[in-house]
Order: sequence, then C-alpha cells, then structure tokens
Amino acid sequence: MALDLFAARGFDETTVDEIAQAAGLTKRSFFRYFPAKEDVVFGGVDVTGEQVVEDIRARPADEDPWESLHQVLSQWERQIHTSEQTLSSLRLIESTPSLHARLYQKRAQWRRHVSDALRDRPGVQLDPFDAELLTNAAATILDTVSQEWLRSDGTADRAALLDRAFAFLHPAATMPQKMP
Amino acid sequence: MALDLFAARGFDETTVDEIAQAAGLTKRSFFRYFPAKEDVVFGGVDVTGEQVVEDIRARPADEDPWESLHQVLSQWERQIHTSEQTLSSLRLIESTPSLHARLYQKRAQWRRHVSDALRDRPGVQLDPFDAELLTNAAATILDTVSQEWLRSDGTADRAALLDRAFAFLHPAATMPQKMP
DNA sequence: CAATATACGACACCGAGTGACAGATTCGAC
DNA sequence: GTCGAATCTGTCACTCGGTGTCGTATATTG
Repeated sequence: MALDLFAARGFDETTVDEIAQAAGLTKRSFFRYFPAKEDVVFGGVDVTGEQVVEDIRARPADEDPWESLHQVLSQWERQIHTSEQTLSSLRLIESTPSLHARLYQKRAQWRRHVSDALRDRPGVQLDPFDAELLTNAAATILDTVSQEWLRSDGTADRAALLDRAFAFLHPAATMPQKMP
Repeated sequence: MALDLFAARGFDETTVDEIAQAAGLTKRSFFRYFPAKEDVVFGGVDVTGEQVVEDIRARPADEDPWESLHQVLSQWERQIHTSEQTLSSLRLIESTPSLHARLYQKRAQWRRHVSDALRDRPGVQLDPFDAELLTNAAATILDTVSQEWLRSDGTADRAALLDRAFAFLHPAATMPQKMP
C-alpha cells in the first residue's frame, strides 16, 4: 500500500495526506494508527522485538554473555523470513535519513532491554559498562550484517555473516578489571 | 545562549522563534546559520571530526587496524577538553530523542570515512565487511564510553574506559575466512 | 430499542523548514 | 567620496508533520 508509494516517489516526497487518501482515510485517522509517518515502514519489519530479550533470559545464567548473545541472535537470524519486501524496506530505510534515525531509536530501547537482561542474571553480577559494551557490540554486528546483506542485494548468507562477526569480535577471556 | 534556553525549558519546549529572538535574529535568519534546530547543540561539541580520519591515514599501513583505531581514538580522547558545558550538552543530547538521532546521523557519515580510511591502506586490502565491523565496533566503544562517563556525572576517566573497552573487545588474531 | 463506547471526518491550530522578494549593509573599483 | 555589486537580513507566504477538539456515524451491549 503505502510502501508502493514510497518506492515510487520516495519517502520524503510522499505526504501523509497522500498515504491516507490511498488507504481511504483522513490524515487525522492515519495518525490514530501510526504514531509517526516513519512507522508505516516498520510495521512489517520485525525490529528485533521482545522475543530475543526473553530468549536471553532463558539462557543458563552461568553462560558467557557473549555466547548467549551469539546463540540467541543466531537462532533469531535463522527464524526470520527474509522476504523480498524486507529487502526493499531495508533499502528504503538505508536511503532515508529520517527512517535510519527511527530504526536507531527503536534499536536503542531494545538494547536497554537486552543489557538489563544480561545484568539480571542470578549469581554473577555484570558491570553496567561491560553489559552495555557487549550489548552494543552485538547490536553493531546486527547492523553491519544487515548492511552487508543489503549490499549483496539479499544474496549473502546472513547467518554465516553473523557467525563470522561474532567469532571475529571476541571479548577477551579474562575480563580486564577496573582500577580502584 | 540558546543552550541556556534548552537547559531551562528543554529542547522540544523551546521554539526556534524564541532562540532566534534571544539571539537578536529572525527565525529565517536562524536557518541561514543552522541547517536545523538540532545543530545549535552540536556547534560546540566536536563530533569526532576529520582529524581522526587523517590520523588513521597517517598510521603505518601494516599496523593492525584495531590497534590503529585504538591508538588514534585514545590520543583523541586525551586531547579534547571535557568541559562542564560538554557534560550538560551530552546530557541534553541523551535525554532528547531527536538530538540523539542527529548525533547518530553525524556519527554514521564519520564511520563511512573511517571505514574508507582503513580500506585505503596500501598493501593489505581489507574486506569491506571487516572494515565496517571494526569501525562500527570502535564507534560503539566511543558511544558506550560517553554513556558511562555521563552516568558518572563526568567523574569517570574516559581514556581509561576506552582502553579497557578496546582491550576487552579484541578481534581474533586470525581473521576467520569467508566461505567460497 | 436505548445507552454507551468506539471510530472517523472536519476544522483549527502549532512548529519546523523553505522560497521569494525587498531593503539594508558592506566592500571594492574608480 | 561615489557608485555599483555582493552579501546580509527581515517580511511574508507557504508546505508538511503532528495534535487537540468536537460533532457525528457505526457498532456493541444490556
């Protein structure tokens, strides 16, 4: 629907009035369904939702956090259906600054949840800085994988790229201690 | 000037007309100096400019890319003067989604430059995916350090945090190869 | 059928940002 | 110093995203 309009005229060049009219609504009614114009695009794309957070919570508490992130994200990566529409949506997002910003915003709150999940583990208490560092690094991996996948026009193996990235960017076995 | 208004009434609650009037201008003239309302805040803050990119280009070509990033960013971190105003600016940015988005946007184009700099090295040609992964990881470290520094109310040692993060998130010595 | 909740349209409004035009200011050539 | 050009600035009008308000249909429930 609205995605066709974006594909044809571009995101910024398409007004909310046009989107609404194409869907048989008013501008006012459009904003009753979507908090912002940008959110039409993210309706179909699963922006790494609550499932991942729950999966991390379900992992054994004594598992290496980085390994947990790897396992959960790897599994998630293999579950999602990477349709042709996902590809064009991602392309649109990448080429539109405001959409890019919106995606980042959604990822930011997701990261907070993941970071909390890592620190909520019983037994070992993880330093907030370390938890955020690991979480942000994992998010960066996701981001870079998506970027590469986009560059390959959807032909690249996302799961393989993810594994490679997780293996490459490996935290030190012995965590450097804070200075007192 | 305008930062005082933001500190008092908040970013979103301060209109451009008010900023302009406080500076003795018109709204129209304001937009002749700043492309967007958000850019007033980033005027004083050095959002990791061209200097870092040049420094990376100046590094020995056979140096480990991660080490180059570490060295340059570490040096940069020790050069910047982290004033009280920087702290309040960062606080404002963190608490305002639109400013957060703008910062991310600026960082994005910086990352592209850094990634290009890493790949432009003579001799070794780095895979685009790897280059972006390293660059994004370094940017993530910067981000996390800033976050932690902010949480400590500016008392934390940024350089030390940076060193710790770079040591913690260390790429594997042997880079995993791509599958054919 | 009546009462109430929910959805939608219509209208007015605000703030960010832009284009066009007119007047002022600065600055260099002569 | 004068003239003319370039630059700066204010004014007005306009677009577009987003919100508040209100009146009115269309269910939904008893």
